[in-house]
Amino acid sequence: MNEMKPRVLLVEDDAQLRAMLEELFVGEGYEVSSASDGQKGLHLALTGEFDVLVLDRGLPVMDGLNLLARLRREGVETAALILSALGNPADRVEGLDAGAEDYLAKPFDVDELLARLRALRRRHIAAATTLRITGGRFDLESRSVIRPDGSVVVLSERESALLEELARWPNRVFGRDEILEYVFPNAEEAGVVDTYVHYLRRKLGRGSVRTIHGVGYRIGTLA
Amino acid sequence: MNEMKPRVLLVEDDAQLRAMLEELFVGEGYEVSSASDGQKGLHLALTGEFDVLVLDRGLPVMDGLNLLARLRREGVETAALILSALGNPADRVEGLDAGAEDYLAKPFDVDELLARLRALRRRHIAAATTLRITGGRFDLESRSVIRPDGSVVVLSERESALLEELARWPNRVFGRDEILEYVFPNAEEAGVVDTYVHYLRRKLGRGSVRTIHGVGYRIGTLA
DNA sequence: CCGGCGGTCGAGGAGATCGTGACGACTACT
DNA sequence: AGTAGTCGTCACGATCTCCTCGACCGCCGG
Repeated sequence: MNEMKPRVLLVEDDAQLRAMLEELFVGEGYEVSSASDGQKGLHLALTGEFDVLVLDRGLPVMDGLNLLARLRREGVETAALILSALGNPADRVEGLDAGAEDYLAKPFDVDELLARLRALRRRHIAAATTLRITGGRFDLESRSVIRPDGSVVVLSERESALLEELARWPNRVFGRDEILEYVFPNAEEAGVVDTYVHYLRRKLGRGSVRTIHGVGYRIGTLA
Repeated sequence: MNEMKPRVLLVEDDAQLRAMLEELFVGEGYEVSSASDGQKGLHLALTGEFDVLVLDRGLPVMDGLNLLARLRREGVETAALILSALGNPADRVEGLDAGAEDYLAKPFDVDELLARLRALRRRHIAAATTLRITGGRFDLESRSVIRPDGSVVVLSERESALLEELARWPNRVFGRDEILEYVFPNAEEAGVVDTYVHYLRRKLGRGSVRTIHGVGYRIGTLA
């Protein structure tokens, strides 16, 4: 059996709780790395590859929210769950705003924690029906982009397919061949890709799709 | 174009639906194998090589979840999508826990199914190569440097090649001849190196590349 | 203070790549 | 059929990249 174990990074300052969670995760088949403060956690998160992060909110040196915000700014997109003694709605929003995918208040039920971790590991894989893109949301069902100001742009089928392709992996660069294969399976010339990028830009603004000269196209998540 | 068609394994007991999906997949350019029950599906999945699996949840002999769990235990890591009449959250979690990458409730939109299959296939190919440099990350694939503040700088092909050369061995000093040989094989004058160092400094900041007078250039790891 | 040797920087041209509008074919709905 | 919307091809102009060249600048030893 050479299957890869899911890797979790645990950052928790309470030694007792940390040991308990490590044991719990290992028992569930995770490969666990752990750190006792934000600084060490940051270093581990930047140097290693993890499937999911479990961060305590209150940490020495650098708290969990700060740590997560730093990671997100560095482009780390690993799903993260925040553990916190603070559980009211405002605190939750703060956590999610910092870039967390889930937020669990202490004391928590270990089974619930494990269930949420499983869900997290899958969530970014399961296809969403609405994607976040630069300057709005993209609703696949209605093939329309809703801008912050409320205006709506409806895309044609191919336009939508192209945007979906790009939006499912923000910041990833797609080569023309790659796009051609998935979005324009019936096209003969790669020129279609340029044309449809042009259509998207006309409808969504010049900055919506960025060109990487000699490589391909990509879209970002940030404005 | 002699490219290999993507192969999909379809396990569905409803003959009518199976025929419809087969036709749909073939129309999208997939090579389709199909089975009508879990037993046959398991055999096919174990003996063949597929890019993606589409499994009905309710199957005769061995249901889709069971089938998938068996496959995962056998070390088969092919991306799988579960089709099911059951669509509530608990059912979804069950499906994802069984090792599915995605879960779609019947009745489903065929375009959505196709889109999710494309997304699944791609996820399998992902590989981000990124180097850590002074003041940011350098993503080889997109040839772009992401700074801590979130700003992105896109490099040209040669700029990227030069930065990669320097970044692969941080703190090592590279002579012009050395750089010329590896980065500018077509150049005739050594002056190109200086020019491109200049380009890099203009895009990444004056401190990004340091000069060792009379010897060459280097970059560091720390800010 | 002053040559001289790198090193820095900008200009520019050839060639590659990309943007864009126009056009014909196809489809769907009337 | 008729119309509108969409799809895919194409060609030319705009832009970017790569590399050369030459002028300027700054760090050195006299």
